Amino acid sequence: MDEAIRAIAEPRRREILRLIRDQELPAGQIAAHFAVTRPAISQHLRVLKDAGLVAERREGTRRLYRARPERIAELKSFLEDFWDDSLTRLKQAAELEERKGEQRWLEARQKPGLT
Amino acid sequence: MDEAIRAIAEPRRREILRLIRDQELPAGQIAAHFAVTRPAISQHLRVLKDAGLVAERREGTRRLYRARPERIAELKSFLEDFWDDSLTRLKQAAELEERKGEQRWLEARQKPGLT
DNA sequence: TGCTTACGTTAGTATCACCTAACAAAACGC
DNA sequence: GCGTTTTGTTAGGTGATACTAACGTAAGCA
Repeated sequence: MDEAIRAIAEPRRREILRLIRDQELPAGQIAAHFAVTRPAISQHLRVLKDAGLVAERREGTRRLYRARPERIAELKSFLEDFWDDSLTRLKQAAELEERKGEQRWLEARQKPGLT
Repeated sequence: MDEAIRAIAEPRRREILRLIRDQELPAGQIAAHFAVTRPAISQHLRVLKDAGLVAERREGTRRLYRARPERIAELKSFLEDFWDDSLTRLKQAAELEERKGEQRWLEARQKPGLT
């Protein structure tokens, strides 16, 4: 899962993903859309494949790539859980923090063996 | 926006974000939760701050950090648009690809000046 | 003023990511 | 089989990133 997040952090890989999201394309065609060499695209495709975000289908000498929506949905859920959890907890903790406030770090400061 | 995605790609930064999502914490307290030095955390906090994902509040000698839910919501929307658009287009293009299929890359191959 | 605390910043290093150039492998047509 | 096409892989370079160690800075207190 961590691999998937790092994969989409790269802008070029997001473009590749967008390019093959609605159509299968061979590696050469994908590379033709960018100003980089084919080996570079090949590496990006490998990263995306290892992350499970794209599927590879061999046909003759060429290999066709397409995005994997189900795996993308998993990543989406993961991030949504992260955000949603964050937002609900933030709302819940809003007044709690009002009351506790400075108490928290003061308590922490009194622990001697932290630094 | 790109900065925000790269920011959450780092596991340590996601942990920091999770740590200060429901409570304000001073830098030292944040650093105490990890096995790295304070300067390292300081750099991570700067990355998160530059990405707009956390807010800094100075109070005396210490600086309190907290996550910024509205900015996080923006990032969430951005990613959701990316995914949703991807999924709907995938569904729409499913049979279209059945018909077109190989035609696409064959057409492309006939263009001479691509490589 | 002098000391301490909390924190950031700089200098320097090691590792990783992205890229190009050159080589190797698998499938098709002759 | 031989050559071409399409692609992956390896080797190597360059820049970014994550870290530690040392130094500098601002606020509070005696």
